[in-house]
Amino acid sequence: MCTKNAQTAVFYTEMTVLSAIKRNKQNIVYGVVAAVLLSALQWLELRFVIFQHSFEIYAGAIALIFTGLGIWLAQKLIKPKVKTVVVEKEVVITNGPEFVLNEAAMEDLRISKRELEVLQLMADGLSNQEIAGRLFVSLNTVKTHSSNLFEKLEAERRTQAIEKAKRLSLIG
Amino acid sequence: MCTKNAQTAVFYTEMTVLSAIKRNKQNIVYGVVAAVLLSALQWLELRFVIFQHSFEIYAGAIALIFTGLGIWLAQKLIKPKVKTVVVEKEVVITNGPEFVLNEAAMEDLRISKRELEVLQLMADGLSNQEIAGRLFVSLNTVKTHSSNLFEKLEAERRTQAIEKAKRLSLIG
DNA sequence: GTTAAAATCACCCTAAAGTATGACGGATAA
DNA sequence: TTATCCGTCATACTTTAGGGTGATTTTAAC
Repeated sequence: MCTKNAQTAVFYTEMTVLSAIKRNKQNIVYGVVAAVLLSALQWLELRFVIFQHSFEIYAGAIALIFTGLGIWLAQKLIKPKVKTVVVEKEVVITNGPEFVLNEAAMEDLRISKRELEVLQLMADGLSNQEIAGRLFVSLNTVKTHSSNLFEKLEAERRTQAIEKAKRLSLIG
Repeated sequence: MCTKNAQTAVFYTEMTVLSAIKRNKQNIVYGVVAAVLLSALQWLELRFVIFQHSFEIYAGAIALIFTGLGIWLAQKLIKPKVKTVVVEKEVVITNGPEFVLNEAAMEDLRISKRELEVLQLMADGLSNQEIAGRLFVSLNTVKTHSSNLFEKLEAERRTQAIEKAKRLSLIG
């Protein structure tokens, strides 16, 4: 008697939920799972046993199960929230104090105009070959200039020359 | 009598749920909502009335309510999917006298601490061999670090890497 | 405890940088 | 005009830098 009514009530419950989500195919899965769970309860006569002990335990169990079901349902049905994170990629615009060439140091070290050009392009990260192309001269010429520069700046490497030149405000 | 037991059962139900999600602050809200709902049922003596009519209706109502609760809970708990949108933004970096490391760019380019050390020594004009000596590692290690740096900074030469790094305030 | 990233090192090879030396024409200043 | 510097280029050689690959170890996060 009660068993039959329980099935009816659960059916209505399912209908309510189904009508709310009927456009989603997950409702089939949901119904099956709910039916299986409650049928299992009945088949094991757990409901009857539990009822004799405590109606509230049964209610709590239902609450638990359906809370879990709801969570599971929601995860399946709800379109995932998309949190848009805007990552600002910095395109740096140098805004430092404007550069003034240290002509005193230039004359002091006897660095010529052409050498200074090479030095600046070096500091810009160009290779000797690229510098040669930029200045319309041969690679060997650039090498000569750079060698002279290293000697005048007392440097062994272009990086060292750049570092010293920046200190001396020969380049910006 | 039954009222008292009902409270106890619901309390245990809450405890179960709380222990499962206790690290989430939503449990407080959840508990409050559940308590209010069931208290409301009792206050209205709906439970007693419904029970006389049909136990199954009560069960169905609980199922419905807790399904909804579960759905609501899930919505609150689901961590949103993170969608990263890279937006290029021109940022003027004031090249003041005192140097401040651009940690944002560092993490952006995934440059490690060790790589930064190598980068700084490069900019100081040291050769790979000298850097190796300074950091107490082998020449090959320095080469590996520098190669990784060039890739991360999209540079082909150390001078170019230094130039870009200075722009990004990775080095002073 | 497994995965992931960082740090370390090695070997091989090519490309680029740097050294040394010499040469030549055009300025230019003593 | 002669000595000097500048800019150009060359040849030969050595050293350093850089690319590619793979390996081991440590550390950190999950």
